[in-house]
Amino acid sequence: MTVIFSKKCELALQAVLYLSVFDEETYFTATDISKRLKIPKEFLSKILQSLAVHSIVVSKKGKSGGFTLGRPLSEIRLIDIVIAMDGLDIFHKCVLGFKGCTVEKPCPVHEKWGKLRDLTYRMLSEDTLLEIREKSIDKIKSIHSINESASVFAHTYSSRSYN
Amino acid sequence: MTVIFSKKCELALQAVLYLSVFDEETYFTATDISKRLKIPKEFLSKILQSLAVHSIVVSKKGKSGGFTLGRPLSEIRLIDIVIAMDGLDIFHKCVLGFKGCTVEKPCPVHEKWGKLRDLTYRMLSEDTLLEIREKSIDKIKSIHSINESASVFAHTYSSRSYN
DNA sequence: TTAATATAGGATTTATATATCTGTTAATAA
DNA sequence: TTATTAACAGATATATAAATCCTATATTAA
Repeated sequence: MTVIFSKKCELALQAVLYLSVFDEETYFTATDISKRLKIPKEFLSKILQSLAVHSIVVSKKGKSGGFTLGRPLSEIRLIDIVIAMDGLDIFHKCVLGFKGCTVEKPCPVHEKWGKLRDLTYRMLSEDTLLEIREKSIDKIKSIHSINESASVFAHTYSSRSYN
Repeated sequence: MTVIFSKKCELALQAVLYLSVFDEETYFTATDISKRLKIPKEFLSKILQSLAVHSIVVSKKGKSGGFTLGRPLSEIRLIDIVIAMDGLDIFHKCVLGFKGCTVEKPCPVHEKWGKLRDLTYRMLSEDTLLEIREKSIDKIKSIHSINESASVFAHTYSSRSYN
């Protein structure tokens, strides 16, 4: 096993990127999103609940309810989702698993790995959902065109502006 | 959960780094190593067996048996251990978990992450155990001085040259 | 040759993450 | 006001990794 983010985190990122493609204030149900992204609905529900706790998304119960982003695109970064789902462990723990890995007692790759870790953190922090939106649109489109007919996709999009 | 390498891989790296500190051809039992590194013996045994399959270590059964490195320090790199234990998945799978993440259908962080991934691979590949040996010695020393008395440590080292 | 030792290999147990199920609560369209 | 919808919350089930256990086999010191 070699994981970087947990499954929860991956799916959270996917769901948030999905929402970022559409208008703010447009609510999508967990069922909706799970179908689009082809991921288990029940599991996604839990994940969206966690994201709601961190106010990365907001939820609305009942008819015409669902989830939408909790803040403007320009105020959400990938690192926010990662921290919400997996915490900051990945940026603190020794990559070799040594217990007392510090500046005083560094592991053999301490310094090099530190730089890499900083780069990772920066990469997840520097852009907001707004800056990567074009890429997100392309990706969500491509998933659609793989999973379902292009017409269904077109319909969905025509009912929700995305530019 | 946020893992980069599996526990197996972490412990494998630790064990190999441990062996790299001592003379070639010096055999350490799994029990020995597990005590030094404070890691479960049975688990470590399995790990060492896997490493033996990949000839990163060689084993000797019976009295005065144990494990030692299977090649000169200058011919073992951290990436060898990582590949042996966890494979190359980490360098291939989409970090966001998207199924069809390719150059044609890239995820929103495809390019940036690719660079990071390459850097990681390079970092694990560029040095051999020989080049990082001084650092390994320091680290193993520090574990020792934490876990056991300095005298025990001194004894162990005096009976095995490490320079 | 024998007793002691240490790896080898399979089976089993434990822990954790992932996934599902069930009933409840809140919201809203009709 | 009511039926319907969808999130919410807790319990349960499944999958996988991590850790342990047990027996067999090989090696060697005595």
